Amino acid sequence: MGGRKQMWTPKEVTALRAGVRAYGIGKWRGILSDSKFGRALKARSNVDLKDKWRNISAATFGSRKKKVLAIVAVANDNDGEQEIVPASPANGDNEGLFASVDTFILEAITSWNKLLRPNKKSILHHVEEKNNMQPDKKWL
Amino acid sequence: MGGRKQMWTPKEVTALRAGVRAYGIGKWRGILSDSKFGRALKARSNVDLKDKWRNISAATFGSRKKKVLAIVAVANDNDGEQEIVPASPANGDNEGLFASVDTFILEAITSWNKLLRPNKKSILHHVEEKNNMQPDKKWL
DNA sequence: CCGTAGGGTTAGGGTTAC
DNA sequence: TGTAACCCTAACCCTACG
Repeated sequence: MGGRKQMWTPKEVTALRAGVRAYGIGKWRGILSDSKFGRALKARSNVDLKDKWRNISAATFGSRKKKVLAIVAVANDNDGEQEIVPASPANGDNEGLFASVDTFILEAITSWNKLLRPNKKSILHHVEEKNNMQPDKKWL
Repeated sequence: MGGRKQMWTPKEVTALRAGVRAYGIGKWRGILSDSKFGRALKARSNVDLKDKWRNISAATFGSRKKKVLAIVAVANDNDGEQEIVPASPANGDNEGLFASVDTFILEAITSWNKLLRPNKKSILHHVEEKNNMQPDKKWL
């Protein structure tokens, strides 16, 4: 009764992004089930989260340029809700700490690798990508 | 890895249906083990067969839309060797070619973009994004 | 351990409302 | 017209059970 389209509030978007950082992309139900994020997303379904994330990605990545900036924005993202305890296994990374531009970018890339489907086969794949990234750091 | 969702090709569906006629519904492992059908279903597990059959059934008897069309399809069902649709989008990217650091990073970024959404429109999308990345070099 | 059944979840194309 | 929000459903995952 409040209109057919329920526009996302900044608070909801913040919760979603924080959830993605904690659980990774594609873990919509997990994010929703975590009261830390689900509280602010009571009115949303897992599919809603997926759709919203797609819209966000389209808005950031789809637009011309500022691609890397967008990546960094998501990786960094201190929208207000800080400290997200990574629910994912074995990452002692100190996210949000960037000593310089290159590590900044590196972190952005690797963090995205982590966000990308932290599943079975993908893990191996991403680890291997990470290793490929290392030399890159030196180059920079 | 290819896309996350490996769409069933007409050839595979044909093999599955033929297998069901030969072994019956629920004999997924048996169908797979029979080279007569399993050959075309190398990329599929018994669970995949089960799921696909469920989808076919749903599409045939459950869907609002193409219900009638599907019924007609089953009635006719001339499973002969029809046209074969290319199984994968087949990207002609020249991966592994890095001229310099920035293009390396660029490739890394675009590569996970492909992992994220390695589908139809996305291919074009990514190519175009690659081009868009160029200006970012300066930023870097 | 292996296979199947069935409920649940996600990914992506498509559609609608603004 | 462009796009954020929403729908549809094939493909895939998880778990109980025999």
